[in-house]
Amino acid sequence: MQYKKRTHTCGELRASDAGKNVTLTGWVDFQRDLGGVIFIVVRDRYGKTQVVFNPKNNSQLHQQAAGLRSEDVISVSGKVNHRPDGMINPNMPTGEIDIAVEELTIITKSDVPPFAITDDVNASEELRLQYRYLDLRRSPLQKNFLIRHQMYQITRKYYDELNFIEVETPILMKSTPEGARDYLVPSRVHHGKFYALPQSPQTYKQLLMVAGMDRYFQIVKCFRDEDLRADRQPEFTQIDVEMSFVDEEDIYQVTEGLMKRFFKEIKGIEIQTPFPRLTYKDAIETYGSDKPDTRFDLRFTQVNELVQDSGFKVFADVVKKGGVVAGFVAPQCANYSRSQLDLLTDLAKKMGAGGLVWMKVTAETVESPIEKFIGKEVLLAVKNKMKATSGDLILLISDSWMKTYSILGNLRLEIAKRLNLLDDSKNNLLWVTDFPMFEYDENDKRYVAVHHPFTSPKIDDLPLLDSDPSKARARAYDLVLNGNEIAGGSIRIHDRTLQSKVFTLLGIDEEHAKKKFGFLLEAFRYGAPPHGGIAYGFDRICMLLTGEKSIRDVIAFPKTTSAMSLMDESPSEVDEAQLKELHIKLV
RNA sequence: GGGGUCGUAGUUCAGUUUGGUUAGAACGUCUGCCUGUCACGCAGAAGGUCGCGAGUUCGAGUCUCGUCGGCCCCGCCA
Repeated sequence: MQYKKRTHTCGELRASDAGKNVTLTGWVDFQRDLGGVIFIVVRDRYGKTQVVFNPKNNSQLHQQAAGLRSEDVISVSGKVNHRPDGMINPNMPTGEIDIAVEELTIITKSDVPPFAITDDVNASEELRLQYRYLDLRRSPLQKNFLIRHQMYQITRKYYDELNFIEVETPILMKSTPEGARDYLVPSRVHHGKFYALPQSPQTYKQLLMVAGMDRYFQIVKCFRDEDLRADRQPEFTQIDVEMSFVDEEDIYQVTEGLMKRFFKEIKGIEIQTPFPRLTYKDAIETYGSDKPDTRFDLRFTQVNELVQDSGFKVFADVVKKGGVVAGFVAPQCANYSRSQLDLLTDLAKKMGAGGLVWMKVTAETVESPIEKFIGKEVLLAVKNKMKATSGDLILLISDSWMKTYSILGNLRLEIAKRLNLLDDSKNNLLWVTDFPMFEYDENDKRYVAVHHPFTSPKIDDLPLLDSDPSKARARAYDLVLNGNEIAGGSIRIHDRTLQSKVFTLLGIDEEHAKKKFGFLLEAFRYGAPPHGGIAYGFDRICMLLTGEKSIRDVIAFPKTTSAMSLMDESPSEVDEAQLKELHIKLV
């Protein structure tokens, strides 16, 4: 197919180009056939330009143009004209001109597309995913990918300037215990053996530090075979970073620098550094989350002392058992109806709460269904401690420390949504620090690492590893933006003995540790520098910078919530012969 | 694994509460008319496995059960 190559893109011609002979290539965006004159809007990645076919000039050409339909690919040549007076379209950047076509090549015809390629999308996400290449033609998605591209460039430039080197690590690696479910890849050469796709390049980047690379980064795909969410895909992209001879402050500083650039170069916003910091304990006790959304307050207050000796047995028992009675004030929600309160109670119960206690604060008094048990005095004391005023609604939960605060955390977000407190113009970044080393897994009856098994404990807490591991804090940190975890990392263990000890605490015996992580322990015999790092959730940051609600909108070919690709229909069955070669039998 | 919600024309939806004539609308598509439109306009036409499968019923888009798929959430995500 012979066609004229473009001299300009569809977004660049202006009034000053009038008189030029140009060629544009692109897709037919829209056709307006007035019987005589025909207007076609041609679209490419850069914009849209209107071209005109007039039967007076060339009737054969005009007839050809009458057959053009949406999404046909064409090449048009002609002269750039100033539009006549009153015909300028102020809504189009190229609206002052159009092109009087002298030559048209229909390069490819298009079938009628299953949905219209328009900015304000009309089709369901299901259909858009099935025809993702058409969805990606839409300008809002193209803009997202332009921002994603900028993020890649900013990241590489930034770390390069700071003397980091980009190193690729294997995609086929050893399956390791701990953490997320692995995606497995069978080995053809070695019967019955499997590679795993990396959940993260964690061990490799630590080995690169042992190798003396000193400062490493990589923009890298990671894979986790877990259930999906709006902000979670089974394959996703991280900016992976590791540095030698550093402590937490070095990591914070380097990370804050990159975030500053993202915001400045992509959104034109100066963000303040250093970012605020909150310990894990404070984050949970104040906001009920280890990734608190600090764009609004609705902070929690603990009222154990006020209710422990009151007549309300539920509260008294919880305090006696070492639990927590706490709550927060929903401002001006005292007018909530019974059914609205029931909905909140249901939400709390779904999270595992025994119930939800509410108190309505009026000018004269405090109303609550538990008044008959707890007494008016205690109600007033709670009201005063929580600084509630007339018209407010107090919500209280009583349970174990973790349960109380996490349920309150969810209620807090629900109330914030109802009160419209989520201000998208705010960009609240903060560090959450001092995570615990371990949490107890009730199913497996053992400790599991909160971050990962290579995370260093705080030096002050080393004795706790022997006495009470559950109280030991880790040198781990997360970066949070408006309630989203966008990065996380830690200072690692570089001492073989300490690493072995942590493995033991995690219930990984010496033999098992040697089998699974022997290569890392072995490496630590030959001079491991102190090191630490961080990994950013690239897709999540991109989602937040583009203002999207799902990372699917910043991933070119995403999976559905059941981990399927609707376009190419993966996963799919494979030939018997392929299975045979891999020595795999389906059961 | 669990909870919620949705699935009807190419597309977006109405109709399902209370089973009953030929399942509607808008956009799109097709045909004709129309020489400066830009959501062009006007006239007309075609277009349906009501996701799929059982069941109840004289009769099911509508009721019941199962199943598949989309989205949101809990669990899970070192």
